[in-house]
Amino acid sequence: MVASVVSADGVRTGADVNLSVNPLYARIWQTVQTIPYGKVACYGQIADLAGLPGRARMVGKALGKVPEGGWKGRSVPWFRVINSQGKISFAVSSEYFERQRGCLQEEGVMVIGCRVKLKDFQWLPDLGELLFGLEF
DNA sequence: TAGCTGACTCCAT
DNA sequence: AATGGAGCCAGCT
Repeated sequence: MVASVVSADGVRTGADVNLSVNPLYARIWQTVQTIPYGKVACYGQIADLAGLPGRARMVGKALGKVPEGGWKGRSVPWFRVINSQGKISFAVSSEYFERQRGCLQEEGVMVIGCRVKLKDFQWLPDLGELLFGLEF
């Protein structure tokens, strides 16, 4: 079995030609990459910015399939995405929960229990920032 | 094809 | 702040 391989520019090659990367997932990953260090965004927000309003759940799905080596040569900071209530969406004390909390705190994002103070840490991009970061 | 499921949201308690 | 229900939507079986 060949692992899913996608070149840096997203072109499928060789044996994986029939295994495709969902293009919508790719857009979601790309959008997540524009969240700045030390900030967080919620699933619905990412869906909107990716041009997929109403598909917050799809963002969760996409984050669960982030390529290990990152996307287009850059890592995908999945841990900067939390739910609209400002909480980490994993069960408290689960392995993923701890990993996400650790990554956030490492960036200076304060996490109390499972909650982040959106008021202080939510990313509120301006138009210029979006045009600069997104290519679609 | 038909359900089922979920890293979601919104709204009412 | 916590909890529960309904709505939602696409991927998976």
